Amino acid sequence: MQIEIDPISEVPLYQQLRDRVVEGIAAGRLRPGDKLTPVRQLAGQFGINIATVGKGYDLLRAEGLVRTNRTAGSVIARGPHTNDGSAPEWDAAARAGWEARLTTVLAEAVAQGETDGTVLTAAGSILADFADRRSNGDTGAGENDNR
Amino acid sequence: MQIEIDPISEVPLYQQLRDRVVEGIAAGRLRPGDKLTPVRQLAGQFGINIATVGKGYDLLRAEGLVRTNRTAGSVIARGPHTNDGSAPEWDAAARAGWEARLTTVLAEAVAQGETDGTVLTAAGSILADFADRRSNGDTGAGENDNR
Amino acid sequence: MQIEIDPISEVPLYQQLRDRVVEGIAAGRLRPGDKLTPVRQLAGQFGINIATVGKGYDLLRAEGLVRTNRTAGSVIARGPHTNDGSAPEWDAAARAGWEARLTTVLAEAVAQGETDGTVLTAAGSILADFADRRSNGDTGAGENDNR
Amino acid sequence: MQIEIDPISEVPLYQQLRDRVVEGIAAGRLRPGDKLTPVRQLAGQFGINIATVGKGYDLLRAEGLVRTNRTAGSVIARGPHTNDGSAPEWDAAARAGWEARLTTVLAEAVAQGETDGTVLTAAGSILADFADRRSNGDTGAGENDNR
DNA sequence: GTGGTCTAGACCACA
DNA sequence: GTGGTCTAGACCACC
Repeated sequence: MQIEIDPISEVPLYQQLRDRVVEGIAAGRLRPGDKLTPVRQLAGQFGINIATVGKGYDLLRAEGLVRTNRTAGSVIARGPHTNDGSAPEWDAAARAGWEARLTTVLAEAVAQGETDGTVLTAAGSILADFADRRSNGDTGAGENDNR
Repeated sequence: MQIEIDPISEVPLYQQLRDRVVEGIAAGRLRPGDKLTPVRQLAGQFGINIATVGKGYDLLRAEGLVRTNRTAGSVIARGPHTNDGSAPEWDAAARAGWEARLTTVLAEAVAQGETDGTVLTAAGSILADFADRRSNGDTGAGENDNR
Repeated sequence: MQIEIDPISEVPLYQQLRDRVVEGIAAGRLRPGDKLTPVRQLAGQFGINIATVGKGYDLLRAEGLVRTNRTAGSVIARGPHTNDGSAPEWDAAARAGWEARLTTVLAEAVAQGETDGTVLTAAGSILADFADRRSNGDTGAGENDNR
Repeated sequence: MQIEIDPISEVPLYQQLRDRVVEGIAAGRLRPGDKLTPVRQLAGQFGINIATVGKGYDLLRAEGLVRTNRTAGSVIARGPHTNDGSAPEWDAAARAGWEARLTTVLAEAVAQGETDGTVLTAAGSILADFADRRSNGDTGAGENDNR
């Protein structure tokens, strides 16, 4: 999965896991239908507890990004806009929470003296980076680099 | 100060307080030199402990946004870019952390199916809103609330 | 940890704690990756409150010298220059504050009539002492004191 | 006196006052026998309380740097080494306290990754700066700039 | 078992 | 009157 986790970070492990998966989806490395690494395997890979991985997957499930099927395991349920006419599916409450979070993050930079232009450019280039990787079919994995 | 705090939220009270102040600075409701509400008063206002408020102010101080003096209380020390040629003063590490946080937030929306345009527009309008309120000299509502 | 704290001193307990840890890092007694004594244990050891120890650790965290994780505890994150090409990471503002503090300390000795040579020698021998202890792999005294 | 005081700094006003005088002595702007500005005048000049100024002078007196004479006011009692064979007069305890303070300051820089050379150079240039100003007879004041 | 959060309440330093 | 310091003690999150 190409995921990196920092065991010392103050960010909880399960949260880091969730964040990396979300970013993976945005960058197209994980596409709708893709199967997530089974909890046991992932836990072993990172040397963390199964419950911790499970909690990360729980978060993703609660956000509707992942669907768990008893037989097929966990699969990605949503993904970047695909021009197929589909509209975003998250509910208003989730959207509002997201906007509040975005507001806080943007405010931090503005309060520190960054210009609106600089901030907007930063956001734009992050989005462009996601888009690039999506269109390049970047699978992230590839060369047996899963260690 | 017109700040609202949600005692139920899982976000720590002192963190919420810090977030609201940061947003206040970005929106120009709190300008460099302005005095923050005294810890005791704010604690009474929210029905929370003085130490909790103090910890929120601690954070702001660590970020360089606020300066505190036993007698004069806490005052805003930094603010939005003012076209005076001053450059942002936060250091590279803080900047990098901010960008990582922004990346995660943007990824959430993209993963949920929002288009890049929609996301960028959302960011743009938040920034524009800050700018508007700054230029309108928006004091937050009411004028006598600094006592 | 072999740390001593003076409960009578007008220097805040948490500040003393922070100072001793910083000195420990400089002298190589605490190396990047080393685990700090858990807050509760240290509090018991000194007969002070957990929150006080926590505040000391907060300071170190804010300076980037320590990283904290709920499960792993607090670990040293930075250390003396290691000739590995790494540059100091503290920001300009922190550096400037440090230099102002150094200026005041040096001025005290000069004003008291110490010669420049004497003062510089004092500084040099302190630094040499740090270096010696680092290269000697001085663990602080005893080997089993990390429990 | 050319002294600048920051009313918002977390450093107590009386401490700032004391620090600036100590630095003034080190830089030769204030020489043994020079008269310090009377407390009332200085208090008025800075818009601070007389007692605060008094407390700053108390500190200097306790350090033996200033002697107060009921008729002549406060005068500088000590100064930089003058090659007259006089030895530093501060007692061992004060000297030890100073060295402990210096140790902490130096440790901060080393812990942050500065090399011994860089730190020693910083100290050297500060001392050289003091010496320069002393030999240049820099009085600091001069052009009616006492406002 | 680790650290984080929060409370209630006391005392002190600064000005 | 302002904020800083410290205590005692409780509860929670993470793993």
